[in-house]
Amino acid sequence: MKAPIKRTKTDQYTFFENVWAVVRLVPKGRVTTYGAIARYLGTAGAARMVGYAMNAAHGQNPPVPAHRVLNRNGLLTGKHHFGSSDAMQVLLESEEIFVKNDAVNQFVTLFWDPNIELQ
DNA sequence: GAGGTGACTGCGA
DNA sequence: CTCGCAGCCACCT
Repeated sequence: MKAPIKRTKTDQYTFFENVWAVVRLVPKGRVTTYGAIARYLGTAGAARMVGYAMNAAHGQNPPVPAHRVLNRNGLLTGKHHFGSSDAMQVLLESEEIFVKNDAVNQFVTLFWDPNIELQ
């Protein structure tokens, strides 16, 4: 099923909320990337905005599993935005996603692309 | 209404 | 291989 796509803030949902909706669809134990989310929302070049949305994802209800969102190399680029610099890794490892040197093991295998999975 | 910002990405040097 | 640069676009001030 597709996430509720609304492009502008004149609609009910903002771009941020769409990002959060997609992130919540990421299955436990899987990860995705900023670029994949941006493409899925129809704004392929807006990967930075996805990260920007994550910045605003704190304190959202329901919670946004932002730790499942990595950059295209599977690196935990946003970990410093969590409470502590290792909070993100701890969350991932609690889902059996193991991290080494800020990179997710078997990233390619665990990668969950909404463009493919939500077709 | 204009300008600044960014948890990114791809390409060229 | 590593490093830098420019494009990207919704949000906020």
